[in-house]
Amino acid sequence: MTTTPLRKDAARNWDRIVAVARSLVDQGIPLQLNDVARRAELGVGTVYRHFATTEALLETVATPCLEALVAHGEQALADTDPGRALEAFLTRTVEAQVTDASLAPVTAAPADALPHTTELKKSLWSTGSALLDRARTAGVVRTDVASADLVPLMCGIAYAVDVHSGGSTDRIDTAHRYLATLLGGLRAAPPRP
Amino acid sequence: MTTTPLRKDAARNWDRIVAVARSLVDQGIPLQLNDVARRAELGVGTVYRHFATTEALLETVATPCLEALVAHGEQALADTDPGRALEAFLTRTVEAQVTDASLAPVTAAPADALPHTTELKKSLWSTGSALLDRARTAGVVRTDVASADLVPLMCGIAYAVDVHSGGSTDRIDTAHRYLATLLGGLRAAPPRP
Amino acid sequence: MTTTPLRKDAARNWDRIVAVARSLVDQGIPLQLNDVARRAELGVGTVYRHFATTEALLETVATPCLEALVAHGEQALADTDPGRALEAFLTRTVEAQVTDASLAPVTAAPADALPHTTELKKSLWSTGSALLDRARTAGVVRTDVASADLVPLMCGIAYAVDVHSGGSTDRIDTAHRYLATLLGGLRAAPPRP
Amino acid sequence: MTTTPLRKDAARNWDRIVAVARSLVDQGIPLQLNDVARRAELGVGTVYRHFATTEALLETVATPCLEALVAHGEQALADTDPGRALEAFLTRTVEAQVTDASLAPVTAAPADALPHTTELKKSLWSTGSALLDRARTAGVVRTDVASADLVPLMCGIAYAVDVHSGGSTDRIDTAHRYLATLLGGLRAAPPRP
DNA sequence: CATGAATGAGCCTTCATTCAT
DNA sequence: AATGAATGAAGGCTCATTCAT
Repeated sequence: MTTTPLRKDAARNWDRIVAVARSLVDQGIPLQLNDVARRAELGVGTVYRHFATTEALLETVATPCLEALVAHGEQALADTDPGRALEAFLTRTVEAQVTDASLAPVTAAPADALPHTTELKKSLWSTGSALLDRARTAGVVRTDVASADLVPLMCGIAYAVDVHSGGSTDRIDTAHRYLATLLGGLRAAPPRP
Repeated sequence: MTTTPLRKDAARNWDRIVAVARSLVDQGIPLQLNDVARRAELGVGTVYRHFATTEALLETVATPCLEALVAHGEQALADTDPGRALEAFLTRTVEAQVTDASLAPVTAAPADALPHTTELKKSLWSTGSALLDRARTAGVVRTDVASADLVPLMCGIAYAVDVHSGGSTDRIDTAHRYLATLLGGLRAAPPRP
Repeated sequence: MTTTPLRKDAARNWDRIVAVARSLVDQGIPLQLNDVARRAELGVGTVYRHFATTEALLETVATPCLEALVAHGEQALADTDPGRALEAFLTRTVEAQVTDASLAPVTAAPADALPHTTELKKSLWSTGSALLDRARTAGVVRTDVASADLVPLMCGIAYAVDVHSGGSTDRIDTAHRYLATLLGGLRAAPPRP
Repeated sequence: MTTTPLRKDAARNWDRIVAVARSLVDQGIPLQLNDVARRAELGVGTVYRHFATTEALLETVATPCLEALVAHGEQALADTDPGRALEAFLTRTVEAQVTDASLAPVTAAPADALPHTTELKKSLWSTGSALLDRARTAGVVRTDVASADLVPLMCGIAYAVDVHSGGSTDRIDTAHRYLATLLGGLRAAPPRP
C-alpha cells in the first residue's frame, strides 16, 4: 500500500489536477486531460505523468467518496438489525451516486484503471454482500436477489434519477423514492409461482 | 400523415441505410453517418439526405420496436385485471429495452429528432399512465410512484442490466428478476413512517 | 436576337426561378441553384436546364436593371448640357448599384455568362464613353479620367457604401455624398504639375 | 503588451505559417487553414494552435503593413501643411491597399479577430480623423466628408482598381489617378445647391 | 521532472453537378 | 422536359497522445 512519496512540488501538482478535475466533474463538464492541464495551469505532460488516462483521473476523483462509502458500510455491519443495516447502506450508496457525478461511471465500469479502485470496489461489494446475506438469513429480503445485483441496482436507480430530472431539482428526493420502492420489493415475498 | 412515397431506388437505399444502422446498433457500435454511408456503399450525401442527424437515424431504427410496444400497450389496456395489465406492459417494455440497444437512448432523450418518435413516446407514456392510474385506483400499487416515474424506472432497470452483465448472457433473465423486484416494491405498502 | 419561344409551362418555370432568385438577392442570401430549386418548388434539373451556372441566373436577374440603365443612358445623351448629362447618368448608375445587389457582381465580373449581358455592358460602356467624351470636349471634366474608368469608379463607390454602412441605413444618401465628391473631382482642374 | 516569447521551434513554425499565408495572399489564393498546413508541411493542429481562425491568420499577415501605415500616419501629422499631410496619408494608404491583398479584407471587416488589429485600425482611424479635421479647419477640404468616410473611400478606390485591371498592370498608376480625382473632389467646394 | 508544441487521424457537414427515372 | 436522388470531393474542426526542449 505504500507508494513512493511524491516530491513536494509534484504533490502540489497532483492536488491541483485532482481539484480541477473534481470541479469539472461537478459542473458536468467531460474530463479531457488537455483541458484539465490548461485549467490547472500545468503542461499536458505533467498531467499525463500523474494520470495515464482519463479514467485514472476520474477514479482518483471518485476515491474519497468510495472510501467514505466503504467506511460507512463497515459501520453498517455493526448494526444488529439486519434489515435496517442493509437499508442504511443502500441509501447511502444511492445518495452518493446521485450526488457525485464521478461515482456512476467508475462504479459501472467493467474494468478499472487503478488497482486501488479495484480494491475499494471489491471491498464495497463484499460489505454489500455480507449485509445482504445477513438480511436474507434473517428472512427480511427475498431470495432471488444476489449480491452481484446490488451494484447494478444502485446504478440503475442513479440512472433512473438522471432520466427523470433532465437537470437539477429533486434529485435526492427522487432517489429516495425510487430506492424506497425497490426496498419494498426487496422486502416483499418472492414472485408468484 | 400521408408522405410522398419514395422512388423505388431511393426506397432501396433508405432500407440499406436503416439495415446497416440496425446492425451497428446491435453490435454496440456507435452510429456515425459517414461510417453508415461507407458500409452501405453509398455517398455520404445520400445518407444525409435521408437522415439529417444521427438521432434521426437512430429513432428510425427504433421505430418498429416502439410501435410494437405501443400496440402491446393498447392490448394491455383491454385486460380487466389492472395489476396484471400494468405488469404485462412493464415486462414487455423492459424486455424491449434490454433486447434492443436503439431503445434506451431514444427513450431517455429529452428531445426527439422525428415528430413520429414524439408521437410514439407520448402514446406510450399515456398508455403507461392510464395503466398505472387504474392500478392505483384498484389499490394494487403504492401511491407515491407517479406516471412520470415509469420511463425512468424502466430505463434504470435496463441500465442495471447493462451494468450487471458486461454484455453477454442472461440479459432477459436478469431484467425479469429486476423487474420482479421492482414490481414487488410497487405492490408493497407505502414506506414506513 | 430572336430566341426560340419557350413552351408555356417552361416559361412559367423560368419566371418562377428568376423571381425566387430575385428575392434571394434582395435578402442578401447567396444564390445556390439547389436552394433556388427548392424554393421555386422545382427540380434542380429544371433550374440547370434554364441556367447552366449561378452566374447565368444572376445576370438574368440583373438584366432588367441593366436595360433600364441603358435606356436612361440613351435619354441622357439627348440632354444638351454635357456636364448635366454625365452627372445624371452616373447618379443613376450608382443609385442602381447601391439599390440592387445583383448589379455589383455582374458589373465587376471580367467575364459574362450570357451574351446578352455582354451586349448590355458594352452598350452601357459606350454610352458612358460618349457622355464623358462630350463633357471632356466641353471642358467640364478633367482629362486624365478615361471612359474605361467610369465603371470601376461606380463600382468603387458602391463598394465604399457597403463598407460604410455595415447594414441598412443611409445607403442612398451615402452614395450621393460619395458621388458628389467624385464629381467635384471630375470637374476640378487636372492634378497639380 | 508583453507576450511570452515562443519557443524557438514554435517560432519557426509560426514564421513558416505566416510566410505561406503571405504567399497565398499574394497569389490571390483564398486562405484555408488546412491548405496552409499542407503547404507549410505542418499538422493542421499546429496551424490551429497558432491561429484559431482564418481571419486571425490574415490579420497577422496584414499586421506589418498596418503598422507601417500607422507609423507613416504619425509622420504625416508632423507636416505643417494640412492639405499636403492629408494627401500624403491617403496616398500611402491607397498604395498599400492596392499593393497588398491582405489589407482590404482586414480594413473592411466590421469585426477583428486579434485585439492588436483593433488597436491598429483605431489608431489609423484616429490619425486619419485628425488629419481630416485639420484640413477641414484650414478650409482645404469640403465639409460634407466625415472621418468615418475615409476608410470606405480608400476601400472603394482599391476596389475600383481591382475592377479596372483584371489583375495585371498599372495598379498603382490607376490608384494614383483615382485618388487624384477624389482629392480634387475633396478640395472642391461643397455640392451645388 | 515539467513543459507544451506538434501531430494527424477522424468526424462532421455542405454543395455543385450528374443522370436514371 | 422535368424531376430529384445520388454523388463525393472538399473544407472545417477537435482531441488524445507523443516527444523535443
